[in-house]
Amino acid sequence: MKTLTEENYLKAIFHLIKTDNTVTVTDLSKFLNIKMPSVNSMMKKFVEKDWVRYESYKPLEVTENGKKEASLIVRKHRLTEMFLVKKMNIGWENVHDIAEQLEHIHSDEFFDKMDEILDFPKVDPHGEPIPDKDGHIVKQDLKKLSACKLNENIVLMAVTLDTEDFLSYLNERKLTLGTKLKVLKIENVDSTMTVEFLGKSEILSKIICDKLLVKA
Amino acid sequence: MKTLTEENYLKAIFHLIKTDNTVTVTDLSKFLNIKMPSVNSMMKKFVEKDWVRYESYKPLEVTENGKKEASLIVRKHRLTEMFLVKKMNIGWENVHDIAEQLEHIHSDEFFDKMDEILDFPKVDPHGEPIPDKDGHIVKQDLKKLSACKLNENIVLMAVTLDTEDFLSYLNERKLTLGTKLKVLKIENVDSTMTVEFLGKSEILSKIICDKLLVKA
DNA sequence: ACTTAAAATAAGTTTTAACTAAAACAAATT
DNA sequence: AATTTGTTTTAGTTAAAACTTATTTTAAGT
Repeated sequence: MKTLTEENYLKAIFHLIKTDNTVTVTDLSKFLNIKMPSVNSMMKKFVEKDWVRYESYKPLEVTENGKKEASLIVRKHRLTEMFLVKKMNIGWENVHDIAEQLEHIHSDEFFDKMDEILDFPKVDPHGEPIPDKDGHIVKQDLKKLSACKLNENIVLMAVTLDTEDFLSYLNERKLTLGTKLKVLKIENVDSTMTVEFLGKSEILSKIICDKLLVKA
Repeated sequence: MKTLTEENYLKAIFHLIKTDNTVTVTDLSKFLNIKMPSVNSMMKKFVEKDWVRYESYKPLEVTENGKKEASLIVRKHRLTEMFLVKKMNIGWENVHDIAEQLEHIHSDEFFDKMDEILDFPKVDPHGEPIPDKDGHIVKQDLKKLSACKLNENIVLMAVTLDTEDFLSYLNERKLTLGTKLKVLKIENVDSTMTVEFLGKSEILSKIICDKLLVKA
């Protein structure tokens, strides 16, 4: 049985893992706000569990097993967020903190029922993909709004930040997933964009545009 | 913020508190399967939090504050059980273990929504009363089936055991809350009862009859 | 090649919440 | 009154998971 602490490390690994399946102790330390020596000793435990392989002074190599375990935590988190939004009428700006706790519940039946009641959703309320029961993820082909060209017509498909501040900012502008957008103007100096949607135009900073994922 | 451990102690206090608002360290120890010295030191912490008052070698006196905190944990547990049964179609024999975990979630919104979606239930799936937001409980006037007389007509209102074994036993006999019963026979030697319900008669041992609460 | 900065590790400490063993106390029985 | 029994407390230990400080290793810059 995984401890709460271990599950939080696994989740961090999910978010920080690179294409070559490695993570550094430094990244984990920053992400989790835990000092490096603490992370280092926890990783020794992870070696025993076959979640990572590791040689001194080299980056951690995440095993298939480790990747799967990490994905399953994220699966629980994202399923929960969807359930909270769709079935309990909790605003998408408030679900993160609750899901952060519920993801640690140990009960297959609980999450299987969620999945069923939601009719097996593929993405969470922020558009992020929900890993399947084997830990596999279907990646969507999305790009950042900040990478779009002038006059491009696109649809908002996901957001990559789930703080209350950010999501409330989007709420105020009625900028929900599925909204159709057009890039009207791109400022050279700071990459600020003027974007048209729902019959109005809004100015969005680079910081914001980096967090919005769109498709054609 | 209460730790998970503290919450489990509070819940135990709820279940063991006597009419004079006292609990003994021994009872807590047995109930929680934690050795007495551990309970003893935790209770010193509880004094600081104003959940119990205590003089050496005397029973613990639970404060009003402590009683309220304990009730609120039980409120979360029972609300959750009701939600799992009514809104997630999980059998009443399986909800206990899940609720045991969910009761530790820290989020008013989460439990307020549950309450609302369930239309503010007064009892849980086992017929046990759900404390209100101030920690108050409306006691029902129920008696044990084992205390009933011959030929008495009664209705099953609650069960006081929530193990999977026991509830599956009731499931097999279609003995749900609200079922009308009649006492057909009481065995002198072991108090076993023959009871009629749903057009059939069943023999129930004293052990079972002690766990079934009924009203006229 | 040498120096330095950054990353990783080692060693030892702290806190929480459990434990065991032993001592102190209270109540009941002889 | 003395003894036994059971309860409660004290003292000291352990394990998990964090910490700080100090050291080692690697990589980068001169």
